[in-house]
Amino acid sequence: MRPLFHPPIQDVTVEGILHALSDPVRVAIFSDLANSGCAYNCSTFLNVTEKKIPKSTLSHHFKALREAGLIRAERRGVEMHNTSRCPEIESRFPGLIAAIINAHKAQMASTQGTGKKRAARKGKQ
Amino acid sequence: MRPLFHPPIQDVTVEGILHALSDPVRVAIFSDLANSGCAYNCSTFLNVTEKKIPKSTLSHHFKALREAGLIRAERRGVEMHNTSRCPEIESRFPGLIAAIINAHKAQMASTQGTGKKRAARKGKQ
DNA sequence: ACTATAGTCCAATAAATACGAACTATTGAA
DNA sequence: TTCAATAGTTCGTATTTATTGGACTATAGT
Repeated sequence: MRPLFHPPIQDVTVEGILHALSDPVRVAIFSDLANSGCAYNCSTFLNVTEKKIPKSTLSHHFKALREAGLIRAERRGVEMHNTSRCPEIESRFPGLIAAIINAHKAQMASTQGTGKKRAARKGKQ
Repeated sequence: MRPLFHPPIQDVTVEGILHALSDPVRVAIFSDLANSGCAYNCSTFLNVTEKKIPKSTLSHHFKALREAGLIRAERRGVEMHNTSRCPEIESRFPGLIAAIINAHKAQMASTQGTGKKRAARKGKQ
């Protein structure tokens, strides 16, 4: 069991962060994680969105967040312990994460209850 | 010649913006545009990065920025007149664009002159 | 009308993503 | 220690998205 790869903070890129958070599922997961500040296991997020997300897809999303440098993941027995790397990122890119999460919240607020299936990124998902 | 499609500001999504700006060429273009505040034609950016970008690829990138709601494009004779939609976006997602551009600048500063070919998004590009 | 210029569209190829099924690691019980 | 259950990962395939050369369209100036 090789330990999971985490990019050192100086290798984390804006492009990588934006790409990782350009997926509705991932931004929802990360938002939750960063917000609560604490750790979660993957399965917590089987229902972050309206529809159930397959296990393998979730695993892929967590890997994407980890490789972008957004979260830190380590085994805790049989499950994973995921924490956001916000403090490190904040020192490298001040205000970036806060602005994204804030925008995400604003968007959630503006669409809630409208029943509108907002087209995120060309209607995918 | 149908006029180009521009999404109304309320249809612009965070995911769409992040995705559009998760490409190094596009974030460079948009950064320039937003920074100078004024308009440019596409060909100005044939060399935004170290390598020459094919015309058709540039066209695709401008279309991506436009469809994400980041820029407004209109014909001016034989060329295009591109302007950033920063003010509108600012009112919908306060601080988002500024944070991204700021982070992008910080990253540029941290890599300049190192000759390091920073791996943006899994080494692509 | 002809030519040059700026950009778009098309189609082939390459790369990334989604997800079911099979697999691995860890825990707790028998 | 062997078995079953749980949490995630990996693999293979189908689908989607991105890249880019080359043909095409619109406009301006001769």
